[in-house]
Amino acid sequence: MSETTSKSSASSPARARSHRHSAEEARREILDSATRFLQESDFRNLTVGEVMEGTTLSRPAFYQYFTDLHDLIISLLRDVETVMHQIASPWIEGEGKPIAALRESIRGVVETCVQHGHIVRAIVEAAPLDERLEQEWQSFMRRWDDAVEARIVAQQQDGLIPFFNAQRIAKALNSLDVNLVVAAFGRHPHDDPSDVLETMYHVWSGTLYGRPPHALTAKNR
Amino acid sequence: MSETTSKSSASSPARARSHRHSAEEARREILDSATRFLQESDFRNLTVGEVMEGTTLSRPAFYQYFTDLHDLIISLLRDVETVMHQIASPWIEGEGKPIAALRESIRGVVETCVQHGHIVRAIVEAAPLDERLEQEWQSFMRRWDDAVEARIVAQQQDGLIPFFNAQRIAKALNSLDVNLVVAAFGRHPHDDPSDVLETMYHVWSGTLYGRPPHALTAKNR
DNA sequence: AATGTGACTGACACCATGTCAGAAACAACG
DNA sequence: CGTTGTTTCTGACATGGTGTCAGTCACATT
Repeated sequence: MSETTSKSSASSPARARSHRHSAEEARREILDSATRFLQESDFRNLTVGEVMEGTTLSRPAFYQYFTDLHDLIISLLRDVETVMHQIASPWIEGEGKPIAALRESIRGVVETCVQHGHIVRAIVEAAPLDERLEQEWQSFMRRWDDAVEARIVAQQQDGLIPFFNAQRIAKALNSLDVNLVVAAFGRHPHDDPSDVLETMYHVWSGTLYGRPPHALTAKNR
Repeated sequence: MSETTSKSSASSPARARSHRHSAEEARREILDSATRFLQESDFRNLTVGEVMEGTTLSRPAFYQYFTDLHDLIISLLRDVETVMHQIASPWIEGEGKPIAALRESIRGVVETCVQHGHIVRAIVEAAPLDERLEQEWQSFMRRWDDAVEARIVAQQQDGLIPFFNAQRIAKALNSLDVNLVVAAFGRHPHDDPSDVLETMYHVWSGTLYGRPPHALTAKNR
């Protein structure tokens, strides 16, 4: 064998053959490749072959870590959930002044979605195509809905929010958020985050607390 | 030819072989079969073969009338649009008292979606999978968004609605409607239409006009 | 009856998927 | 170091839905 002629020992640029991963390493490598792909393209163009090309592994190796493309998306969904849940805590947990906390929570959601918007979009688009993923997505959203509903009910009992069917409104508002986020940050170029924040805040506060404060006295005939 | 023996002339039950359609007849037959299928199942299970089984034609015949399953969905979208547009006219066109008209328009939308919810659901789920369908769907929604935006702007100038970015709010509210309708009437069993109506009305009126009228004085601490 | 036109179909090539038997790397043990 | 066991990995294959095409079939016109 030749020593230092054409290729250096282990740092060959793309052909890093002859090296095994631990199970976790490989998973991460695949997930990263998929994420990278989704930054540039859509779920509809995602294919097992494409994903594995961005990898040191071959196509069949994919099936040792995921049963499916949908299964891979479920993993991404899990990752997103852990990030998101604590972001929205201010209003959800009832910390500080309700309306200010609401704004703060929405701000957090918008901000993290600027980063993970592509993934959220992929999840939303892929969910209807697979039974299991669909269920995971529904569960994810239900946890969200329940949290919001609980907060609404609590503030209804404090007289801060008028009475109405908290469950349905919670569901409606959350689904609206998903739509806005996907539309705004699901693909390049992104919309202006502060515009999205304003829109969300307007609808949420208008629906829950009444007319948004800053518009109350403006031009109200 | 036998006169009145076993089968009456043209109404043979299922095996209507040896009979050609006009172009329009065949199209309708295919569209009907697809619609029937979507009543019972999802877009993810829809396949060209399945559709054509509900038909007197063979699978390849499909491609004489549609380039694609997505193309077929586009036809269904067109059908839905013509039905829906005049339904929402009361508020859109500014007829009568704004808030009552809003309620009336929403009522109409909900009502027609009770019938065509399955199709709307199929459209929404299929749209991200095909470039052309995606564009058609976006155009459809944009026409809707523009109409709502125009109405908001008109009523802002009349002092009925406070000033805010009408375009973004219109888009948000419309996307919310789609979500609610698909969730409520996209598959069996359907939700209660009046619940859906209340939810939509609550969010719309809260966002546009301020706190919903009937909750204004109730239990507002 | 002969011919032209458009509706229709059987058979095929294509492509992504998911599987499987076995190869290749690595570790443990002698 | 061999040998053996274990885990990771891959080449090659079977499957199923898609879209195409050359050719057939029903019907109208003459």
